[in-house]
Amino acid sequence: MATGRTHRPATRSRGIPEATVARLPLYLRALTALSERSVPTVSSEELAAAAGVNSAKLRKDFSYLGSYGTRGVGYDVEYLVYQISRELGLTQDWPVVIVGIGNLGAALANYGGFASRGFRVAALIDADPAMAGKPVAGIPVQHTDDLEKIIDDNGVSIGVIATPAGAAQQVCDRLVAAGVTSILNFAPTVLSVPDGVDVRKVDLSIELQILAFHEQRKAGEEAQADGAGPAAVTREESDASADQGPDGDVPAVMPA
Amino acid sequence: MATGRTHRPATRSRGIPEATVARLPLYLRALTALSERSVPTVSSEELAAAAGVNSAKLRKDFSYLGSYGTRGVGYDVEYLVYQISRELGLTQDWPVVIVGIGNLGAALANYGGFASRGFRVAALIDADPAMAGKPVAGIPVQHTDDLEKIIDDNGVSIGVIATPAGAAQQVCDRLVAAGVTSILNFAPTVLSVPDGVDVRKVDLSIELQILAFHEQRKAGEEAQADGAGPAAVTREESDASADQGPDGDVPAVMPA
DNA sequence: TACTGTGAAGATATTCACAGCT
DNA sequence: AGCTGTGAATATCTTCACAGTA
Repeated sequence: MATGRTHRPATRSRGIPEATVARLPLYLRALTALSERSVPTVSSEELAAAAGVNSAKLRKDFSYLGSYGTRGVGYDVEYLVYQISRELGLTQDWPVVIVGIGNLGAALANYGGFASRGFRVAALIDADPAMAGKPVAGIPVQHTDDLEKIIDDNGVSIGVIATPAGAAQQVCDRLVAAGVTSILNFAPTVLSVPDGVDVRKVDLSIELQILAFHEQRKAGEEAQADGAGPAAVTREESDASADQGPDGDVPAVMPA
Repeated sequence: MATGRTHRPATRSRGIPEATVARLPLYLRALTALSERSVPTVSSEELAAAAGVNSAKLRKDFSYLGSYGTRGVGYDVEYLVYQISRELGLTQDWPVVIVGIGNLGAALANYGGFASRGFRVAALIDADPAMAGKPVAGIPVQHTDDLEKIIDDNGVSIGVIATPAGAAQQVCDRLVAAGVTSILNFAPTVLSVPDGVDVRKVDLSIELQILAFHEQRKAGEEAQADGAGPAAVTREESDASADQGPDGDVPAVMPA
């Protein structure tokens, strides 16, 4: 086969486990906050708490990147920020296009967390001719007809799909044909892509359903009600908070 | 940690593995689509393709729920829809509040995927007095001051946080104190909650960073360029598409 | 015959616990 | 003394492959 290796199990890339990659952005966020407060070093314990994971996991994760810490001391914040950024590929510029400028697309366009990392909204695309030219977040919306040209002119390799479900696959096909190789999908559909193209999905409805599952469980658990009422109890677990997303899959939103 | 008990490893609840729970909504979505097309039965192979997983995984997942299929035939669509819905707790009504009605909050309020499942947007809450009373998605926005009363009056146990990062923890604390036990967090912060409260997070920036990591990898892989160019090739992997979200963690968005 | 349900194998991920630096 | 880095032990998840059954 062409692009990616041959039959990859969809996991691990080079030496870094997928689960670790998924946590690097979390560490990076925590480190950035420390950096802004001019904190020079952190211990695995402190950083883990700030990122919401446990320290053994964090140290193991960092061990895949190399030995960036100092025994007896901790990690140099600035240095780690740089190393993780580089590992994630954030030291380069990533032009991104957002397709589907409904409520959600507009929210994404306005999202401030882009520029701070290496991302740049290169263009907004929508199928509604009435939207063409109208600025959203200071960027004029362009029509779907020009999708291929926009991708090409801007050297875009990452696309965000925020269209209704019905349009998603078609948009996806065009993005891929135009050269996009990574897609973040907010439409509640399974996208079919050729080998070598990465898709990640975000689905609000799915997340809520997972919460409902656990919520239901809790309700049925009012048997040995030894402790206090439903609210109350402020015991923290080991490190940070409760289970901040027990892994699992991701979910998706959709505009109007 | 997760639900209640004392020291659980943040995984599995009762007999159903967390990874399976996270996929049930996917199956449900695919089944609902089949149901709308009046398809009476599906094989694990077909349903798996529609949900974007492989059939062995799907069968294993279903085996945790019970033996709902018929050998030699497949699964009864309607029956499965019901069983999964029940398992996820979607046969009951879940009133939800959304706090933070910026771009994203509004997008969520307008999201149609709610009612179709058991969710109902009971109230929209924002800290901006200027927004109070203004209808978004047909629901009048209420002020944060009344948060506790709103939670209480509506019997809300699931809250969605779509505020800026700085306000998230405070909102979270109030939601929890008012009785909310499940939170979907779109703010890019780690929330600290007492034991017994579930938090799931959705962070756009994190998803993009994970894509960037893989994208960078691909770029550095143009060594043994034996096949065709970057685009092209339409070979599907085993079942559905390529790696549709290699699990990992979740990420978060933020309004303006 | 065709397809489910599942034990067993294999792959990943998490956690423990301690050796090894500074 | 304090904290990192990591082998080894566990726990979890995925995949295989086939017995069982309608």
